Amino acid sequence: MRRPRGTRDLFGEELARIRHVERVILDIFRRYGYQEVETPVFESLELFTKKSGSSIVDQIYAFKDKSGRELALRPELTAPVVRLYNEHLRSSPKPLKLFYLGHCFRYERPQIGRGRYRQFLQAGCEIIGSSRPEADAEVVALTAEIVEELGIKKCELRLGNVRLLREVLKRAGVSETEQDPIMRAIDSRDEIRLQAELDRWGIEEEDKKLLKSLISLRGGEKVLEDVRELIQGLPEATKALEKTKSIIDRLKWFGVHKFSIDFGISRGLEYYTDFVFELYSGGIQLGGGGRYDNLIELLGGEPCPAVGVGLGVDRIADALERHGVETPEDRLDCMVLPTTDEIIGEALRIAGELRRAGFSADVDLMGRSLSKGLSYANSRKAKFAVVVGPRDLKVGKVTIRKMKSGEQERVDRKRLTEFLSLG
RNA sequence: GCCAGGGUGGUGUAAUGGUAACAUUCGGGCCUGUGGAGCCCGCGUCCCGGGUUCGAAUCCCGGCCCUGGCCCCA
Repeated sequence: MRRPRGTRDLFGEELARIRHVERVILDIFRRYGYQEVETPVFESLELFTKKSGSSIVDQIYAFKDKSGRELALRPELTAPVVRLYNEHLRSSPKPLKLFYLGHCFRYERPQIGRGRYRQFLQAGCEIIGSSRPEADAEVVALTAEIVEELGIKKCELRLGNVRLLREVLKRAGVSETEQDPIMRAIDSRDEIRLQAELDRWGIEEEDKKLLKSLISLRGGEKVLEDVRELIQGLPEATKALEKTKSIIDRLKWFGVHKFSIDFGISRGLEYYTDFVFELYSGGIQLGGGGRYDNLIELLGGEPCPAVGVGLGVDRIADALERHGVETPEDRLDCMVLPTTDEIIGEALRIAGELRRAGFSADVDLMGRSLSKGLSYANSRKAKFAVVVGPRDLKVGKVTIRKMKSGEQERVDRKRLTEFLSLG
């Protein structure tokens, strides 16, 4: 028996790294005042098709249950959280700030080297009810704080706004849904593919040029001035640009100064309406988010603005490894080693005392000789070995050996935990 | 899902039609209260299913899985 394609077994350092990333992310969400929510791993298939269209069904683990209900393993968590909001929290004081951590599933070709798995762990947060730029800025600031606290240096934050491109396409006579293939072509950064899409919809030369200029303008804040001139004739796009500017102002007040602006970000088929952003490291996307002011209504709620971010925990952990960032390791405090079989009872009692005192302690369960036992303690990376034998016990003592240095000391059996507490 | 290249003990590799090998890990011994070494012993392997052949880990076909690219995305 083997595990299914695109899944993985986690253990050792890799799992420790993932747990570390989880702890940092969840801690930052709490520090920013978010509250945790949890939704089921499977939902109605409809929840996801409503958001992204039926074409994504072949990228979803979809199935019928025994009574014929169309269900799906969640491919992402924004839609489920919005559903939860609509079902239980619609009358909570706004803004409602929620965070989540959970596994998601996508039926795609796995590419481990790029951190793409069929089961992956996603963490994220949503601010529901605020349309103000502070809210957009907050989710970006918190994302930046996460990578900073984790110690990932080579990270890139890209900010954009899909409204600009969509307004240009609207003027060119392309309807909202027809815009999706073009937006995806833009997202792919493939000029030939984009050209083909633009030709297919018969876009005027002037608009084509405008689109291509918007996409090619990337970089620092001065891009905003260039863009302003390009979109002069489009009042809605100009409004979106002004809003993007005020988000950036607030982002700087949050203390984030390292970012680039890129109006070519389109975030695939997601239902983003305005501001969007992405987090990259070494060409791999670690996370992304943006504003989705229509989704809550689309899923059956009262119209309500919202903004959020999703983060790929596995990918962030992989990035941590690539950057050689050390993560704290969980070491065993004590290995208790009886010198003879007759003394096992006492060894077990000592281990119990250590555990009740809060230390991690293990007793050799293989009947090893002391020599092998110490070797085992070493391979288990124990900080201390506690040698328990009749010679010491006769005078009420045990021997504590510091594994790293080999120093040892005979201490009062009764004062063992006290001794270890002092390091 | 599509295209290309791969799959040998837990891990890393060798043998390329004729008895599956080496290193490491793991367990034991040398070693009856002091480790990481050494020597010795032991456990453990040809992805699965068909076909060709006297004989297949090896050649052929199909599947599964892995790696890279496409699509798509966290």
